[in-house]
Amino acid sequence: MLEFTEGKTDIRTTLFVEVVLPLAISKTYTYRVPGMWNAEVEIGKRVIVQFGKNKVYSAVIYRVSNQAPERYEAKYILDILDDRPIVDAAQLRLWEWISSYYMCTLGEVMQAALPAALKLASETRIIAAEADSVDRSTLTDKEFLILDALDISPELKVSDIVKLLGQKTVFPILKRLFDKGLILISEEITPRYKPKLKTFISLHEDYADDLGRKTLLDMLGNAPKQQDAVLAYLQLNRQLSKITKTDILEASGCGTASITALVKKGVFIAKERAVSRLDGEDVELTGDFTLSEAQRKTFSNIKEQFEEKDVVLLHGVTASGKTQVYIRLIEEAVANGKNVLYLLPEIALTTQITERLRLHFGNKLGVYHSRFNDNERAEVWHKVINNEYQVIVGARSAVFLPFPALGLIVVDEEHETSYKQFDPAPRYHARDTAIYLGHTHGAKILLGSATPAIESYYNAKAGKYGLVELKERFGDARLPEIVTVHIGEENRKGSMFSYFSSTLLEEMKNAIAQRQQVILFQNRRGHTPLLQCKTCGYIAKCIHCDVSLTYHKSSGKLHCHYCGFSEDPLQVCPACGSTHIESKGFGTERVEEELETLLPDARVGRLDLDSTRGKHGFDRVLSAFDERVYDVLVGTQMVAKGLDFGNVSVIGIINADGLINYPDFRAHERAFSLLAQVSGRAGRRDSNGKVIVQSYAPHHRIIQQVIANDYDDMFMAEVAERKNYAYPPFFRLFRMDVKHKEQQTAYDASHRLAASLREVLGHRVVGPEIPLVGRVRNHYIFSILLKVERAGTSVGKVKELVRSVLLQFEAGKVNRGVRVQIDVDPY
DNA sequence: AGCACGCCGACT
DNA sequence: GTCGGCGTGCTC
Repeated sequence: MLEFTEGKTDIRTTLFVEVVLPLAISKTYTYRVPGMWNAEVEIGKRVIVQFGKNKVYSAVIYRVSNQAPERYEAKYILDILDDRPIVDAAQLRLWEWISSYYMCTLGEVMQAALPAALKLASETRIIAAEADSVDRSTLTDKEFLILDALDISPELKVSDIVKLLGQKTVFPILKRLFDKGLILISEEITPRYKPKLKTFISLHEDYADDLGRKTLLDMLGNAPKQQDAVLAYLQLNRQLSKITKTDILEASGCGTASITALVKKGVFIAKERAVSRLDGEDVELTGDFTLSEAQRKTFSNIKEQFEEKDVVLLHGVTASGKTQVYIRLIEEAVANGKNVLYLLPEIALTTQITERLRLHFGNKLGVYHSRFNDNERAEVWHKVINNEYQVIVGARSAVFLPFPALGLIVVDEEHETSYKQFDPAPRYHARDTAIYLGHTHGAKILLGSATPAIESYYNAKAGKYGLVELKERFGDARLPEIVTVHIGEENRKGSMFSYFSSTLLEEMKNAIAQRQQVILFQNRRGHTPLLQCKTCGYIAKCIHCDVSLTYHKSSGKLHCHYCGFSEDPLQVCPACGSTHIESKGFGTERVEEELETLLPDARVGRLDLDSTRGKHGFDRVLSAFDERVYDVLVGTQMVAKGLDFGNVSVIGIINADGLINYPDFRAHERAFSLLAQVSGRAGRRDSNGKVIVQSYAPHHRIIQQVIANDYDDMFMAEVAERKNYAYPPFFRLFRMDVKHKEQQTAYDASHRLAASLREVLGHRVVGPEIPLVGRVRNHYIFSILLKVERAGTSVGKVKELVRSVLLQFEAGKVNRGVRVQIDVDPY
């Protein structure tokens, strides 16, 4: 940071600031500081600058100097937005690291790092806040004018306000309005994530005494089901202080309708309350718990390892109670006055972990998630700076928060691939970024997983990370029994009913008969993923992408899962006019449909991207399943993500082959972890469940390793393969996608690029190849893969070479219009 | 990423 | 003769 010597704060010296603009530009830009602000410019504060002819952005000060640029006349900064820096030096170092490691611009990192409310740009939309009776007389004319305009039209762009006020610098005014809570910075309006609600039932006080009860039961004489429900309630009331709707349904055997009717009659009083979905959710939650012997040992092991290593990997089987160990570690860090970052991969888990942590850390706990609305995120940001939150639970982007003093980072489910950002740059991995972040703070990093990433486990085995194993399940939870079914043989025997083997069907029937639940896993959404003409072989494909269209029964249309294109299903083959259209493959919708005929009495729910769209879709489906509205839940990998249902006794993997045979070097690892996770959903409480894995190759190594619950064996096999075929952790991968509208142009350009790369990197360059999906949104893609050995090479040098080749490539006239996208450590 | 400047086709 | 297509180059 710049030292403010006498000379520099002097109004007579001219200061210049280098700023980061929130754009994909690789340079920083220098602006001149008006003398009166010399004392106020500081690294990490936001300034308003004009960039180009008539664009204004909020940029972040990256450097301060008194050296005027030589080649051009610098423009003046228009304003300073902050009294205090909103990013500190450590964060800027993190930005630099990401930009250099993942080969993207600082501006792209800034885009990902700052919540939208902190990076006002001309396109940002402003909406009026629901302010309760504002005294508008305290406002300036211009503020008044803006609010007035917002009364008329609900949403204004910043550029509209520029026009409205007839002046370019409107950000300071907007910031004042924002600070006063009168306006909101709108992004997509995303709903708040709702906690799980459970319905609690109590009896109306009129019927509380013996007489009341008798009257009530007489009154319900012609409604035997309702009578049963009341009797069940009375029975339960003797043992439990709080009774849920589910309890009554279970004890009485009657349906939801009876209870609804009783509520309508005023007999029952229903109240919804938020409860935790973790562990035994009917148990009243308390902040206190004691660690089991195994957990205590794990806790002290981790601390021991932290003495020597900055990063420790906790390999703990599903349901071993890792969260409790984390909580103890977090408590300790907080007691030492440090901040803690708890990273989670998915929204699905956030609420549950948050509920759990909130019991312990109360209002010291902040939640940071991209599904949260942006004003909340900006608020969290400020509270972190002010150290009002000591513990932050968050997804990927939480690594960018301005922690004053991080002491511990927990990366839960560290193997999850959703930690890697793909779509817009920066294509960063939150786990790896967290490790760097931890180092800059001198913090400890704990990676936790039941099925660690091969890379992480390798690092632990190699002594780079500490390693702690927790192999005992918490409480008396037992591992489920896993059986395989050979689809091919069942077919020969004629005991396959659509996608279901008789084994799976029988188990499902038994479970449902015993009022237990079933989860079916099919990692494909939609109804039919491929429609092919039987006569000529024509396949229905997206007009923009090189992907077959999936038929969705819910919409009655064919959909492209890559670009969102949809059209009406074909009745007649457009190539040959034949009407013999064949369905190939099946998704969750189809499984659901087949169940209607095979098990007509079963109530079936579906959990996938399509059924969970909209406000609380995800929660709605889960709560319904939890409350036994469904007997069977059919889902994609969403059903695997750490959700605990106490009543699931059978899990069916409809087809394990697709998972295993996926053409990717991580496919086996991913299949193992998914299958292990799905299996972990069964038998977590009293009974040990059953998992039925259907496959054409049940003797496949991965399936056998899942059955044996042998992670180490899977690890050894994978490591051997990765070493053989030059993959991580032995080699670093860089994926370069060359894109163009014309296939030939993309092809030619990619070959030229590969040739230039080969000149400097030789055999490390693989390809170009047509990727799995060779065309997306009308752009043809050719992929070049760089495999760079870790031993004996400098990544910095390689990136340097790649950068210079790329620069040369982009300068070439023949390559005009060709886009190259780099993904470092692709997933 | 925007946006202006600049060189080739269908309109008043 | 112009209006406008989007190719390319710059923005402190």
